[in-house]
Amino acid sequence: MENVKSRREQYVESTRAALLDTGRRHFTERGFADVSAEELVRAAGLTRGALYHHFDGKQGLFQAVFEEYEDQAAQRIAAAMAAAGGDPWQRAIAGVRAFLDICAEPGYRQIVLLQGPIALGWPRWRELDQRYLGALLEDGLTAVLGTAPAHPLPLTAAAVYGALTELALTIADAADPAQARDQAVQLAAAMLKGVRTFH
Amino acid sequence: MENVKSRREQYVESTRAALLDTGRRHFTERGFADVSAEELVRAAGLTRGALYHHFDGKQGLFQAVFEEYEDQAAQRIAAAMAAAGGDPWQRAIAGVRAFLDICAEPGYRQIVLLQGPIALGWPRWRELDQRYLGALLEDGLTAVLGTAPAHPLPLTAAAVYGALTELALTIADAADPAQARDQAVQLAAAMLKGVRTFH
DNA sequence: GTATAACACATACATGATGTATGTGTGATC
DNA sequence: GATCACACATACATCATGTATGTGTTATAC
Repeated sequence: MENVKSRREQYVESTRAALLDTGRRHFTERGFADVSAEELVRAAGLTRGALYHHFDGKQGLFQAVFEEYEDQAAQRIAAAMAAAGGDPWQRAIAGVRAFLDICAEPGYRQIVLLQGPIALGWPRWRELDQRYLGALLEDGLTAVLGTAPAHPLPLTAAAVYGALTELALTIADAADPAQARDQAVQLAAAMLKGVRTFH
Repeated sequence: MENVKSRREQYVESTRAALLDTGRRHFTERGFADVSAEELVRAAGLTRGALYHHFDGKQGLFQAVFEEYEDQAAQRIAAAMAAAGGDPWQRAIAGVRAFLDICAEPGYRQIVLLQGPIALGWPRWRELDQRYLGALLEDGLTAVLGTAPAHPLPLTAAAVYGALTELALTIADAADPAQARDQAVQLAAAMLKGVRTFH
């Protein structure tokens, strides 16, 4: 396989990486709205020309950073579920735990949960989030609730997702986040059992 | 009681109302970011001077509109719960139903749920939302779950709130919103029963 | 009744962010 | 070695916001 890159390709890759890196840092630390495209590219040693060339502006760069996080999150959650063994319930719990842990990390929390809807607008945020995590969630739910659930799957997925993200945000503000995380896992499990049990 | 207003007070009230009205309409129809302060005040027959004088800018006006909706919502939910009688469970169901109905209305949906976090920033949005609806939710939950719940109340409140808002947004996109609303109420009830039942 | 003070709102200007159109130099291709 | 293409820089036009200041009308004091 030809893995050698021309000098030019190396340059391109380097500036792309520089933009992504400084974008990630600045957006995380100060938020999408409070960092101007100009100071961002200056921190990267570039100009806005490069930014528009590669990402079509500040929002495009943000979306690229956003998708990096979402992609990683999806992979990590899938890995955690796979590592939990064959029992669907264990897998679901593992997935919830992994998701809550990821949400507690400053990068994901800031970029995806807090800044995401603001920077991308709510519809696009929802579309992307659904693309990266939606399948994971629905698969886990069907595994736990069966193929003929008492409540419609799309509604259940929405409710569970909303509960989990709000839990994640609350946990981050808790006095003892680790303990709160465990309590949240228990709570989520109780909710899921309720959905499975009651009609 | 002296209810007579001086001519000047009438003028002030009228311009305030004009700003609130056109703000509500424009923000609802086109979103906070896509309407400039200038065209907003022109539509109201005023200038940005008036806007800054009364609301300290576009964001201040938005917040005022936002709080109108939240205040009304809180009152309507409280009324629906009161009308449901003395049984805590019935009251909770009535509250959920009222909340989902309100979320389905274009004004509340657009201003509070969709534009709110974007326009106000997430922390302030959460603070205000908590102020108007938080007490209502926690009261209903304690009534249903008892004073010694199996799961921490703040976490439960967060999870339920997240589930309900996501449900509300999903319902609005459903093919048959009325049916989806009823299904969502059932789903929320099942979740609450799960929280009450399982540990 | 007139002078004066206060306030509601308008006007004017300074600043900064964004999008676009165009220029330019360097590396690739023949 | 000439030319082409592309990655990126530069320059400019536009627009939104915040602020500082002006002005007219209303209320108040005498």
